Amino acid sequence: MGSSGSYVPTRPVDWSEIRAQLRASGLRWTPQRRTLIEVLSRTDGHVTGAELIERCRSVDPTTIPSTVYRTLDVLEGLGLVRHSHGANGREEFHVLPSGVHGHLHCTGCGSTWEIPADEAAEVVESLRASRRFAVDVTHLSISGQCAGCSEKTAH
Amino acid sequence: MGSSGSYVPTRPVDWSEIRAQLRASGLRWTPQRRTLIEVLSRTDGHVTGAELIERCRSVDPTTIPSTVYRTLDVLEGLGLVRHSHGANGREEFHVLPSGVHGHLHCTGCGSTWEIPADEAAEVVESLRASRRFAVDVTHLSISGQCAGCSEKTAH
DNA sequence: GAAGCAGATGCGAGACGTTGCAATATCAGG
DNA sequence: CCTGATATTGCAACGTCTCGCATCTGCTTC
Ligand SMILES: [Mn+2]
Ligand SMILES: [Mn+2]
Ligand SMILES: [Zn+2]
Ligand SMILES: [Zn+2]
Repeated sequence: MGSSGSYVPTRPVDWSEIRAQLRASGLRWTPQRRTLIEVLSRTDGHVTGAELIERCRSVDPTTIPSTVYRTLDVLEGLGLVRHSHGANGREEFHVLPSGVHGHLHCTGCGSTWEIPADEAAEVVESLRASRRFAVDVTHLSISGQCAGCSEKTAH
Repeated sequence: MGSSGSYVPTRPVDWSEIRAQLRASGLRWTPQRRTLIEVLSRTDGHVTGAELIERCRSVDPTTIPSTVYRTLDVLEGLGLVRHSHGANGREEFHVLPSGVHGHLHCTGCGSTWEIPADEAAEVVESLRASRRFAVDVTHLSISGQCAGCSEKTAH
């Protein structure tokens, strides 16, 4: 337990192209990046940075936190990973191919739900119309009370 | 500079009632709390925890961070203060009487805007209808690109 | 105004990230 | 394969919070 991310045997994503993507941007292919990418390729759902570091360490015990965070930045720049924040502000990373989505966090029970892009469209459109503001749905994280928890709260 | 919070001479809020509010909940009136409340009473807009600690220190140099954060929790429980998170996940506090509102953060230029409750209503209603989820508007923080920045991005 | 019961504080440690810098390692070229 | 340019890494220090725990203190009672 801990995070909703989990290990899966394989993944349909073509992580092997990543090296080429890096090179195309003048970036380098290093053992540390290979390690994180391998870990990500086996990860499904959302994971915290700490969890990724732990998993990288199980592949390479010499893994350094700052290198992992920096690599996550690079991969996010390439569009391969995204992050949002939990209700406590901590980062949560997710692999993109699962589809663009936002997040809903219940402060009552701690549950999390994904808001698919089409469902978030209303929010996006609302702010685009009223303020010409382009919402970053992948970073969107809304907290409040889920149906079950708000019932309890209201007596 | 640093945060959008600023000092103002006085404030219309009735902070003097706070002691009574604390007592009503079995909580205590302490010098440390008095210090923070004094600082908050002079604060307008949004402030980070670090900024509040700094301001408390200028009133009482012996101020301890953990005490400030714990007091902020207490005051938030009383509904006197709220917090949301910036795009980086760091906390931003604001004094309530300025009205319930959410926040908009432009990742391009770093600007911040408040989303008044009525404007956020559309978002709230959307999630209430589709998921019976009660959005906490005061904790709402949406990031993306403002009008000016998205123009630049789109060539 | 002394005693006692919580509630608070101070402190130290720790989790999560970020940053600056010097030392390394990747990769293109010759 | 050696070389140089520069992207990355490792490391250490720091910033923002959070927690546990022993000590202390506000507040009620008598
Ligand atoms: Mn929060
Ligand atoms: Mn972020
Ligand atoms: Zn819930
Ligand atoms: Zn902007």
